[in-house]
Amino acid sequence: MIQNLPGSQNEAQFPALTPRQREVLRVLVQEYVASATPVASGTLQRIGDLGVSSATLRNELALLEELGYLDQPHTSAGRVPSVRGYRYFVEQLMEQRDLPAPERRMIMHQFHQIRLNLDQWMELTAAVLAQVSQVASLVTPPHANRAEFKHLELISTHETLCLMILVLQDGSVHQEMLSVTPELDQATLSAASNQLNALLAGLTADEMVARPKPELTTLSEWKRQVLERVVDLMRVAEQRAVNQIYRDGLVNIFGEPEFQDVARTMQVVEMIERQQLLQRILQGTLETNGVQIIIGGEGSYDELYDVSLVLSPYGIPNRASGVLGVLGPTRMHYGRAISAVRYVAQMLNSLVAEVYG
Amino acid sequence: MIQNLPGSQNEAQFPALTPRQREVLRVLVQEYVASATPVASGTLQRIGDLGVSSATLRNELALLEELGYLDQPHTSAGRVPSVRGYRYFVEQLMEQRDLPAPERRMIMHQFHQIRLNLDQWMELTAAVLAQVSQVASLVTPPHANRAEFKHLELISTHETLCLMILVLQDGSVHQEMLSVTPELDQATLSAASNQLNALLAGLTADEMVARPKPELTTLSEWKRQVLERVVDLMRVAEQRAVNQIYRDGLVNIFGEPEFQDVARTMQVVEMIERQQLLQRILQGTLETNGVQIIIGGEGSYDELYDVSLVLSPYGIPNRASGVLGVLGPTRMHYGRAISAVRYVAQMLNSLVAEVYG
DNA sequence: CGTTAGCACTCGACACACCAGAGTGCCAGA
DNA sequence: TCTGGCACTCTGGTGTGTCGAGTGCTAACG
Repeated sequence: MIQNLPGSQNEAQFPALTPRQREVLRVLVQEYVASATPVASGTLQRIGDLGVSSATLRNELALLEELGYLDQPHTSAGRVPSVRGYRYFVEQLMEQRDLPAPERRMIMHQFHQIRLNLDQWMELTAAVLAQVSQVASLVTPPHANRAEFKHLELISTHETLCLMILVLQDGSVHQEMLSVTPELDQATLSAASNQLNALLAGLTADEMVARPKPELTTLSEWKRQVLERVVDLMRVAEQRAVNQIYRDGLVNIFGEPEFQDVARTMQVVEMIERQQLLQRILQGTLETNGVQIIIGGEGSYDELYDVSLVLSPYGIPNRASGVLGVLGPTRMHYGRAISAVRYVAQMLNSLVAEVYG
Repeated sequence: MIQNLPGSQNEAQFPALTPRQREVLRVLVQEYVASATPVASGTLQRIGDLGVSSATLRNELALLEELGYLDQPHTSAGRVPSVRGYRYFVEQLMEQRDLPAPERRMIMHQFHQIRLNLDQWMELTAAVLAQVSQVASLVTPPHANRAEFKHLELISTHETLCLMILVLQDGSVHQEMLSVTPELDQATLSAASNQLNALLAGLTADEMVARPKPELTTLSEWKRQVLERVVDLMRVAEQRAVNQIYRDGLVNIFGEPEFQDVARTMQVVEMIERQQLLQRILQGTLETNGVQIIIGGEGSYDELYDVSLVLSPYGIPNRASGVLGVLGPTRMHYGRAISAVRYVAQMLNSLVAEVYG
């Protein structure tokens, strides 16, 4: 289903192809990606520089189709790559290039111009990825899969309400209003947060509950409530590795010919709005390393039959890691997408390393 | 361009229509909204209960077209409302109903079930609006147009980096990393934030800069840097009344027949992604009161020729106010949209009043 | 004078046929 | 093993005819 790049270990799953067959497949995929129309034997002969006639190519094409690498929309049309064909292309035929230097410079430049603000990082990342890959982009903020307490702040706002701000070890900030009775002034609240900060420093939610320090068991009623909310928030933070997803460049893919059909467009919009599927996929990527490619759902995800994903985790595993990637039509420029994703992931790796040490 | 509701003061702009003409227009708009196909004189006679023949209706339709209330897609088709027709309908013909009680209860219930968490409020609001109005929804968080300092927190994260959390009077939380040299420990940072909290309480950015308290002028170098960032962040917060926009229900409108044409769909996606136009419009709504309706761009906004907006501000003007509303095709169920927007705005009004006093 | 029946006219939607062209599969021969 | 040739297939575009929905106009009517 999900394959690693490059040099996949399981080449065995593909029957051996002759060099010429490989070349035919390579040229065909490239041409189809560029032209978006089924590739005919004649076209292939013209552009492919294969030194054989179109008749020979027809034989090869028929064979490749039989092996499942190609599909034929109808009898008298050219061939298009099947999911399996794309897979083979991506794993064995594609030349992996780095992003061109000017683009690298441009990205670097943009990242060094902005403030150290997570929100802006994420937006910039999504924007850059969308621009360079020319498809739609997805980015999730860094996240630690063990939520450790760092800092709590209680700020009186109005009557019995106060704003609770919770900062975790991974730098994530969580906020929530809560109502404390009786009405307490800021000094009392500050004293309480100082007290809790001292008691909770570095703890996980489980530790707070399972073996609470003696001081925690003798807290006053309202402080106990605060503690309970802290535990809740931390649990939520732990569970949902991927909650927010930053996006950009949806227009890029809706311009492509395969999305002329509105039904497909809607499918993508719905998937992106509902998020659940996307969250599951991104969560999966978090636990791998290197660039991952999911082509046309590849059996596991019917909902994204028409689209492919190129994803990569970034950051420091378990401490502060997120996922970034792009989403485009199956007929997508994988080379460009992979280079872009890989480079931007590296970029964020070093940024995260700088910030989280 | 943008008109208030209800009982607009400028009825003069519409030439007088006979009661029957008004009724014809009313029925026609309703029918077109429901059926999405041009309405013929025969259909009108059948459903309209107007007591006249289709021939008479044809005469009336011709007249209404001449007056600019209707358009005719082609010679032998029925009539569709023009922008002007919708405007008249919305201002003078539509019966304004409250949301049905079950829906009101459902909304109320949902709002009382969630935590006091701004993010969740906004998401819920968007979801509810989309569900009830059956079109796409837009919501912006509450915002004060005078940013007053409330609380600052500096949290050491790693080496020379620290996380600055700034809370403003309107409850908004802003965060940013900053690098302070030399490396400072948490105690020093806490002392500094206490000091600044005392000095800056209740001030605006302008006040901090224009007539700084004497203590502010003698701050150490790194504290001065912190102060500078505070001022910056507050300026940004003041200027950008609408930065984040919560959305939901895009699929609702892409299902409509007018969006079978992908070009239109793309236009909407692009507008929503680029945000600038949307921000300008929502910002405008912030300065009005009551529900506002923008139909088919109405001259001012070419980009949204095919869509209408129903918007309302909510909250406490200048103190904590935002905008919510829906976006749908011009052929939209305005009655439902307006009821939904008005009710949800009321809902948020009371929530905001509860929290901000 | 407003209303209506009748009727001719217009135009889009749909079905159908037709053709050109692109592309294939297969076979026989090099 | 490759290739030229050829028959076959299928799509897409275009032209034609027909149907029906809907209009505008006119003349008649209460």
